[in-house]
Amino acid sequence: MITVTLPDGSKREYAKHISILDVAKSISEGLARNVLSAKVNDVVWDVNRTLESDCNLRLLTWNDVEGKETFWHSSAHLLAAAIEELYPGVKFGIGPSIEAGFYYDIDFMNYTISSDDFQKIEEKMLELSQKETPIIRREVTKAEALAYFTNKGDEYKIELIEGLEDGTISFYESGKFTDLCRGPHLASFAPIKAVKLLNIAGAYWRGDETRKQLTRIYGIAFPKKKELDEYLVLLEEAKKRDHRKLGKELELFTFSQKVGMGLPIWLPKGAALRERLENFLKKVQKEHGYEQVITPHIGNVELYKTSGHYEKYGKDSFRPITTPVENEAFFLKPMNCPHHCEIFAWKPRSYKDLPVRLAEFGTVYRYEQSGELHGLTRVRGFTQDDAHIFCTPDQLKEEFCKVIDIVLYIFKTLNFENFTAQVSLRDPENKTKYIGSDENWEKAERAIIEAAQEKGLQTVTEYGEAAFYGPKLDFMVKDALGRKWQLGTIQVDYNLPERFELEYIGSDNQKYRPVMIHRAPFGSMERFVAVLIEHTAGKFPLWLTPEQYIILPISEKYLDYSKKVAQQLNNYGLRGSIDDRNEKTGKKIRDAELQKIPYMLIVGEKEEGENKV
RNA sequence: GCCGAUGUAGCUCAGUUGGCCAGAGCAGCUGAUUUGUAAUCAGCUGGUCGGGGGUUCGAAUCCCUCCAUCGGCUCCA
Repeated sequence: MITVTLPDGSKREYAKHISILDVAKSISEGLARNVLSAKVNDVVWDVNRTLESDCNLRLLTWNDVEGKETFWHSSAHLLAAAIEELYPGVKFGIGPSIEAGFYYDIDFMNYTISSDDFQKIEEKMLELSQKETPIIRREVTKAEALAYFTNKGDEYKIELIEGLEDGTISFYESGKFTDLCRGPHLASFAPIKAVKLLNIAGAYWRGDETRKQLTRIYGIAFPKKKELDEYLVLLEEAKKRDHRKLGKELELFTFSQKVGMGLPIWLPKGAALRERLENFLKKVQKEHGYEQVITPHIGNVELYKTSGHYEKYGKDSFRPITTPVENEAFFLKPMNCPHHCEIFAWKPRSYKDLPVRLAEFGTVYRYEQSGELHGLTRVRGFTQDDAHIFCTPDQLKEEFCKVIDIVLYIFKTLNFENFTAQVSLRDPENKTKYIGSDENWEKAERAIIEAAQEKGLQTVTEYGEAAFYGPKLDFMVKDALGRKWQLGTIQVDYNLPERFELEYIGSDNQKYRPVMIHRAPFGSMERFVAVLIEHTAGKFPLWLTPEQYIILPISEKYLDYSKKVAQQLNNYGLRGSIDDRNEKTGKKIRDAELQKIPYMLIVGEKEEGENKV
């Protein structure tokens, strides 16, 4: 007998070799119908697996994140099984579950495939699931696994197997389709009752740009048709919040092919919104002891050679601007830090002057690959709400914490609740991508982790996400369609002060090297506004919205009175306009509503008589 | 940059298997109406069908190429 402990602490006795599904049945038939997988001592297992010793058991259903993962992972196999039947001979890469749904990377060989084929594939998937094809786990030896896929001619699976340890390899068989897979999976395809393939894309094998590009098919699946329909409605709703759509409708920004791709053009209303945000941050920063500076839009190539940016990005940048005089080359400013370093170096600094906090809304230009451009979130010209803090090593943690305070204050003011604080560290596998000594990196990483802890931030750690000169604390938010973007960022940097030979004089009259903090609470004005648009669906808070009110005269007779009202409101510093068109009130209201103007002031005979709105 | 899809008026979209001067709604202009809480009526203007090349008696429609946009991948100082 073995003892199974359930999440509520209750213990049940079972004969050895009992399957998890049978345990579920012993609890209730309903649970057995809904169970998708189970957590056995914190590892997710298939429900067909048997229990061999005492354990903690949590049965997972559609309501558990891990249950959904199992469901979607099996959905990916179902997709592969359907595709193998429809397109014999294709080769499979990997097919995991993702946050919402699943994908499978497939080498379609000589077949051409497009979203027109989705319906056919979906139908085949449902056909297979209706057959209730069981999914069977089988542990295999490495030799056996290699033999199977060598025979099948799938070099991708072979490569995967070669990287695996013998004795840890398992196959999952479902009907005619057998896949190399760690699992876990559903007991059969039967619960997958509604599927929708969403899009198709190229994806490099193993994420490596130099390798073959496979075809990735994304999909979503649900246990009930109704849930799929609801999800699709949700997707449609999310698309309505897309900042590119709202930016156009609300006349905030635009792009022009003639100006150039990825170069945003701020229209009057967008510029007004952005200016309010800038003023808001300037005020906060002033209270925190920052000083505004202004630096030029181009910089001598030597500046970036000193900073190390030239070596790292010189080849992947806009080409340098050259002068008629030989040997003079300038870059469009891709970042503000080197300029600010030169401001620090401009005069001798005493420890008494530190921290020096230099802030600038600095417009920078970066060459982004054409396929990467995306609305306002990924552009080639943008304005950072940048600042650099130069401080003593002793001041570092406190300064870092103060920056966290600013970021959190901004997020709170604008009701950004769903953000993730991400500690972005070096890729331990590939240290050559970074500059600076291990010692300094460790100091910087420690400072970030400690400061985040001190502020009680829940953080996730991502390796390989650091900047090339130092680790970062990044504040990530999602857009309407669930794509993650980095907004605020705070970075500790020991490298630039060294490269620029920055110094201050300590109390002992000796020279010391300051530590530098890079920080941008918004990240960039462009990206922040994009996320703000999607977050608010264009209904900005009153203090930010470009147009706070609109006066709607009932007819042209009341235009003079409207102007009087507008004059008064303008005297109070309120922003708005008069809808002086020769239209009916209903029409004017509708248009103001569509423009998401918070206050409509209607004036007619009655109002004019009473001096009201 | 790579894979795939898309590109028709300022905007949103029709345009059957190639075939009469390429259509609609909204926006804009003109006129009528002087309007009371989500679209007043009428008329008019507006497009080298993304650019270029080709096939054809004939191309928005078929082919090639370039550009841009969209969905991903890679990248993101």
